[in-house]
Amino acid sequence: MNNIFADILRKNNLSITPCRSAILELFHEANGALTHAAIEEKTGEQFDRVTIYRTLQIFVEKGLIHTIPSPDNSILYALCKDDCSEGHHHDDHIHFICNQCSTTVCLDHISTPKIVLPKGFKVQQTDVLIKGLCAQCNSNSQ
Amino acid sequence: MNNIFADILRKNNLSITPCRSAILELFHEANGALTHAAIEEKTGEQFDRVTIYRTLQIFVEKGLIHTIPSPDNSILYALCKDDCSEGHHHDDHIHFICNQCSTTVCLDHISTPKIVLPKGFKVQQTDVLIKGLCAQCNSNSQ
DNA sequence: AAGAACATTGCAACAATGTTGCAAAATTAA
DNA sequence: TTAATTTTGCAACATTGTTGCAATGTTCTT
Repeated sequence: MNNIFADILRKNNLSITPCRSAILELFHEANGALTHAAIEEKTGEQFDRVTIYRTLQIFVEKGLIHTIPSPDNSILYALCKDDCSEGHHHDDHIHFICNQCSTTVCLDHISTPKIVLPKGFKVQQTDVLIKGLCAQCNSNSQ
Repeated sequence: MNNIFADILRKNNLSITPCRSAILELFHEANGALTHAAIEEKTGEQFDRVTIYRTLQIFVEKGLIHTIPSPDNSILYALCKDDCSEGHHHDDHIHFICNQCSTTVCLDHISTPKIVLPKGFKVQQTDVLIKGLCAQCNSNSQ
C-alpha cells in the first residue's frame, strides 16, 4: 500500500502484481534503458519469460516505458517521463548509447532539432540516436 | 563482364556470384531500404536463407550497405553512397520512414545537426530517424 | 583452356527471440 | 468471503539468426 510502484500501477489502471512491481523497480534502479534480455536475467528465476514480454508490452501501451531503436537490434526499453501518459507520448527523444559500457540514457531535457525535409514530407516523430563515450568512460580513457 | 553489379563487386574485392549480383540489383531497384525478410521474399527461392545473411554481412563489412536502426526492430539495410568505402563510413545518417507505406529512404544530402551533450560526453556517431508521411502518401491523404 | 587453390553455397542442426491458447492462480470488486 | 475478472505459467509453436562442414562455384596461374 505504501509502495511507490504500487501507486504507479494503480494510477495507470493496472493490477498490482509482483512481476509488474519488480520490473518497475528494476527500471528505477537502472536509471537507464534495459533490454528484454537484461530484464529476464535479473528476474528470470522469479517470472516466466512470457510474463515479462507481456508486462513490457502493457507498460508500453500505458505509456510507462518506451522503446528505443537500437543499432544492434535488441529492443531497448526505458522509463518515460511523467508527462508521457497513455496515448499522449513524448514523440521526440534523444538517446545516447555508450560504445564502451553500453549504458543507454534518455536525454529528455535536450530538445530534438528541427530538420527540414524535402518538399511534401510530413514529420511526425523524430528519434535521435547518438553513440559515443559517456562521461565516465570518456574520463577513464584519457 | 559488362555488368555494373559485377563491377561493383570486383571493386570491393568480392567474388562475383549470382546471389551477390541479385541482391545488389534488388537494392538498386528498390531505391530505398530493405529488410532481410523482404530480400528473402524476393530471392528466397533462388538462394538459401543462410547465404542471404552472409551476403548482407559481407556487404556491410565492405561498406556497400549500412544498417538502419528501426523502431520496430527488424534490421533495415540500405545502399551506401559511393564515398562509403571499407572502414571509412559515413557516420551520420538521416533516415526517413513513412508511417503509411513503410518506405524507408536514406537522406544523405541533409546533414545531421550538431547536438550539444552534457559535459564529458563524446559524440562518435549520430543517427536520426524521422517517421512521418512521405511526399506521395502525404499528397494522397489530402 | 585446364587444373590447382581458394571462396562461396546449401544443408542440417542448433540457439535465441518472440507469440498464442488455455487452465490454474492471483487480484480486484461486491 | 465470494464471484468476476485479470494475470500468470506452461506447452507448443513461429520467426530470426548462427555455426560446421561437405559440395559446388569462382578465381588465378600457367
